[in-house]
Amino acid sequence: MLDPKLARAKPELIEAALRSRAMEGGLDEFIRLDQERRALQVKADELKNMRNRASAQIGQMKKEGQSTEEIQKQIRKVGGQIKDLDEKMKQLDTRLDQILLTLPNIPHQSVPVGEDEDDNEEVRRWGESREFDFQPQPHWDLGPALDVLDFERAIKLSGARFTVYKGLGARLERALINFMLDLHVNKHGYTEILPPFMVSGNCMVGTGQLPKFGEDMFKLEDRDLYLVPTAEVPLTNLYREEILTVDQLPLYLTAYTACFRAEAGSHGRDTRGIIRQHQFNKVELVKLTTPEQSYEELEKLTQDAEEVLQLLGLPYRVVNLSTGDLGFSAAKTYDLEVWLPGYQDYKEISSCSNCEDFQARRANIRYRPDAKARPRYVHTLNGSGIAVGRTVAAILENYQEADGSVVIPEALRPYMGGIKAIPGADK
RNA sequence: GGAGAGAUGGCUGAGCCCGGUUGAAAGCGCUCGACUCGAAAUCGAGUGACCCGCCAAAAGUGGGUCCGUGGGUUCGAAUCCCACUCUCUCCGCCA
Repeated sequence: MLDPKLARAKPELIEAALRSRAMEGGLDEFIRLDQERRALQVKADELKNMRNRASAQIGQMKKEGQSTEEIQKQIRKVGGQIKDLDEKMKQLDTRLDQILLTLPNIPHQSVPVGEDEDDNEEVRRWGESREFDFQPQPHWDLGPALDVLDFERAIKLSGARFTVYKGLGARLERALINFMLDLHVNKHGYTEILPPFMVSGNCMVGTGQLPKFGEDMFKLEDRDLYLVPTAEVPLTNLYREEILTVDQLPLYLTAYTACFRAEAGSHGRDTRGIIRQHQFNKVELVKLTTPEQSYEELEKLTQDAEEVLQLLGLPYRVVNLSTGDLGFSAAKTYDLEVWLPGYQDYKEISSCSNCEDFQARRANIRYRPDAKARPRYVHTLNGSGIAVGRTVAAILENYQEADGSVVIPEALRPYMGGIKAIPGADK
């Protein structure tokens, strides 16, 4: 949520930001209604003050045994006026909230201005894409051939965009989760959390999924519960409605969760393989920081995610998303894109964002700079550390051999019971 | 699913029957000060959030709102009435 005071004071600044995100203005209404509301409040507050004083007086008079009929009759009328004003204000508040909750975050200055992903800016590359002396297979061919992914039977269970992992495939997925969590906990200092996979609508508003993107999520019937689309939601909302002390910051949190996405509007994209699923596994990184350190922390968080790919020996590049490609809640986002030989392209495998105070304002997460100071909003950051399913795809494709087998990256072997490779079908 | 109890400030917890300086006792915590070589203990003072107005602004100051949420009664509600949500205990069921 944007700062209403900023919207009031510098609407042109926000208008410009919205335009850069291909969102046409719409702040005029906000300014107008906001002004109207404040005028009403001034009036209502005056009347309430009048009533409060009269009530105190009545209390006093009754104590002294005086008659209060006269004054009560007068003040009764004021009560009616107050009620009308409060009613009008409430209507305006509803509309103002609605406007504010549907406006995206303002991009940071360092974000390239652009229309879409074509305007994203490559920041750096790591690793060499491997030269194959045979035709590398895409993972949707490799997986079934190795008998580690079963797409056809998954359809029987749940329909399209679901996968069954089998044998060493299931083991690989589980190994990756443990490998990533251990890295972030032991080396990077994150606290491991295992949160609920379903959360309330309030949480979804807090991190920005609602009210705008309800279509993208799975909701339980007759209940105010949603399947988490990412662990960012429960992790960030852990401290909802709290005032933290400054020595609690920065908070580093990591969690494995399954992630559930309806993928509304993505028909026909990545229909093959495990790249785009209704359910996938992810290890997520979340930080709560002071505004002063948040951008430094974004760099570190991104590196924490990168290290997963480095240790697994998977080539990738880091991309600074342009204003047109930025997510709703983010002020700045680095995408990590892994090289997929089957695709002959880089594919997003992690997305690391600084949301600044956008989510903190929605979720009301604050901290006290010191014991006497007023509370301020924290900055929230999140990043995939990293998407597990896509990592499996990347390993299968990057580590495939001519004989159809797939080598297990060195760093992962302790998590695979020492297994060095997934044997090919002919073995 | 059945029966009961509850939701109050950073925390614990009074107030609710009998509506009136109760933003809310008390304790803890926290901040500042005294004591001390220093610390602990002790003593003293202070200690909420949010909104709006004035002020260029921080400070300050004036007003308003807030005792789970939303309504109602009343001149006036933490306190009375209604609805909802959540939590806890016991029983049942269950990985």
